[in-house]
Amino acid sequence: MDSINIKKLAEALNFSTSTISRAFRDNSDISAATKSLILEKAKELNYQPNHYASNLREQKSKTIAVIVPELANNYFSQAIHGIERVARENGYHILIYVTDDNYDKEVNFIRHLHNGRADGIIMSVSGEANDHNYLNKFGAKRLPLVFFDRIYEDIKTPRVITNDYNSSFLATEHLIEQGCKRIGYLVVNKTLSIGKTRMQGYIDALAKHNINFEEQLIVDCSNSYEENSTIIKDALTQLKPDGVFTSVERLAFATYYACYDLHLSIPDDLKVISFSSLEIAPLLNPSLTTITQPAAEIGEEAAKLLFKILDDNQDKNVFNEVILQSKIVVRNSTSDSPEKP
Amino acid sequence: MDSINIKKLAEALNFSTSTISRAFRDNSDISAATKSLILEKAKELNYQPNHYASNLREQKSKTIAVIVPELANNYFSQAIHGIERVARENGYHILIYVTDDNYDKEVNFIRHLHNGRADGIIMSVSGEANDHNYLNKFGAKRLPLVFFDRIYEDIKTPRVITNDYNSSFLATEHLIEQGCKRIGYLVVNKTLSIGKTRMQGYIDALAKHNINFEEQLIVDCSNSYEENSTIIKDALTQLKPDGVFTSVERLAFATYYACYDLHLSIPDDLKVISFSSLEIAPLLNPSLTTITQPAAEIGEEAAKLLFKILDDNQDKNVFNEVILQSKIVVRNSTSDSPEKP
DNA sequence: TTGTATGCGTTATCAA
DNA sequence: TTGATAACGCATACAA
Repeated sequence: MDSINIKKLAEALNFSTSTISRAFRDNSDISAATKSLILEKAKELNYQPNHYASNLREQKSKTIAVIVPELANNYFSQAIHGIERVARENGYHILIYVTDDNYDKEVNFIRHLHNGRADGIIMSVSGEANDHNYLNKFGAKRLPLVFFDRIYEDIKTPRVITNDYNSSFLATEHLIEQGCKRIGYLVVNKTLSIGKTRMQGYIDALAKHNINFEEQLIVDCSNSYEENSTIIKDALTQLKPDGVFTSVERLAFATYYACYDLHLSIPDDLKVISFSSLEIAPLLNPSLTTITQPAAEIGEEAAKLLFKILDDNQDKNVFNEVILQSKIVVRNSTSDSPEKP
Repeated sequence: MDSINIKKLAEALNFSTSTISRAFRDNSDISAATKSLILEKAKELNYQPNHYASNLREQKSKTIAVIVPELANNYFSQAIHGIERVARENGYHILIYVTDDNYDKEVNFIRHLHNGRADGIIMSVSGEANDHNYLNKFGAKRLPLVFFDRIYEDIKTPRVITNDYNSSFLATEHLIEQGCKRIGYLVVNKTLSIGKTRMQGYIDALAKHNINFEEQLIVDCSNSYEENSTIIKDALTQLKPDGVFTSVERLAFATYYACYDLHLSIPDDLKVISFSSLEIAPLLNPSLTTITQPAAEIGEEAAKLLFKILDDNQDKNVFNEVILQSKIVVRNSTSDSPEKP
């Protein structure tokens, strides 16, 4: 090993390793002169305190793990960006894990992370979860955990969510106001937190406007592109809705493709509104009416929440819930008189 | 600390710590009986070998760092996904760093990573880079590094790229075949690897077809949305091109917005082709003709390349270049008779 | 097959 | 202000 370490740097400067170490931490007493001397030499030799040794010694990693269901989704990449920004400001690094909506992977990631690799976890849960009690099994030893967006309601841990119920209610109402009578709700897992909450908003909005709720208009989709294509085309053909409200971005895209195939016109034959953080929603054909979540901000808030726990150990069990507001942006996919862009 | 460690597990089972350690490593001799006994108890007590202690001891981190210019870009999120997949298969974790196209951040990240935190780096470089000789300063101690897509040509390290020159040539030729006479090239940094290579393809295609090359039709854009909006609108108004070839996805979107504002019709007034990994390019208005890079595959190849270096230390200095093929997908933004979707 | 002892690179405690 | 030393949790060489 020709690599540099604290001992070699100490020898090179005729100091003890403790003095070197002190030069790198802000609190310890050290004369300004020796400190700058050491830092200079360190830069010259490209020395940096070994991260693993420091962490072993200090029992923390300055690293947070981020677990998301998918990456090819504007919402999550924006959220991660927000997390990354706050983490970096706090001198933390982020590890990324993608579950592909696979429950087993999620469990494995979490279990694995309990080896000291990360000081805390920020997670949006996978859509497959049935038994997520595994999180409780860690007991007092569980790593600080913050949920965002897709949460397990029964796990008591800080979370950042948006006003999903309300947004869904308004989204459904918007379709009704645009004249829709048969509104479909497209969802990936209607038992999962967001799928469920959003469905309730949909149901209640129908009720308020005296529209009969038909169970079959709740269309349960999958995570497979091909399956969804079939499911949605069947639904459109057989149920003949005049509007759909999709709980995730991907299903709106699938609906667009289905309409192209079936030669249905959006918005004339079918109006579409969707949760989506797509920045180019205005460029779609037709431009997509969205419920836009403040994704980057959600990430930032989640990170801040985690750092709050990490900072003051005492209120480790404080239950915090941050609710941010989404906003509905009406565009041509729900508007009868589309101003041609 | 009530947390579990190897010693406590050893005591609980009346074994020595070395025996425990052996149970977790595949090579060492240990009887099957004790091994399963230990693993069982470990699971019960939720014990996992401390990552930092192991890594300090073994002098490696089983972690690779991924540095990208941006995250809100389909290309990079797909590439990261590819990297993550290969990394996970190899038992590695990935750290994500976003430079926001800021050169200083890039340098800091790289420097910082030389503290043992990662075993290797996969990077797509920032667009601002002028002096990137800093990478050579690390000398023999430099971490294994693999470039993908946006590279520094003078840094001799393995890289995964696509046939950018050829694709650009064909893209330009495609516009010419569609009848374009004045073709603009929109680029963020024409001196950077990809911006430069892609420009050359453009220039040579013009030459082949005896079209005069006008310097002013090379439009240098920025990373700011607002600035680009102005730049592009000015270019369209003053230069009156009938086709544009954009070197990155973002500039195609900006062009769409500009055309909407200026009431220019794509493709009638202006044809647009762009490098893009956008999966919903068919849904745009009009659907966007793209040069699509195999982003996920690029990520996978980059990771494989890195693992090849990591595995056999001997040929650390092998220079590997993997070239993957992009493909041009013609859609309505360059096609005169758009079949209405 | 299992146990003992040592060191990985760092930092905190204590003494000088 | 600086130096000597022990300890963080684990993995290996060596001994048994």
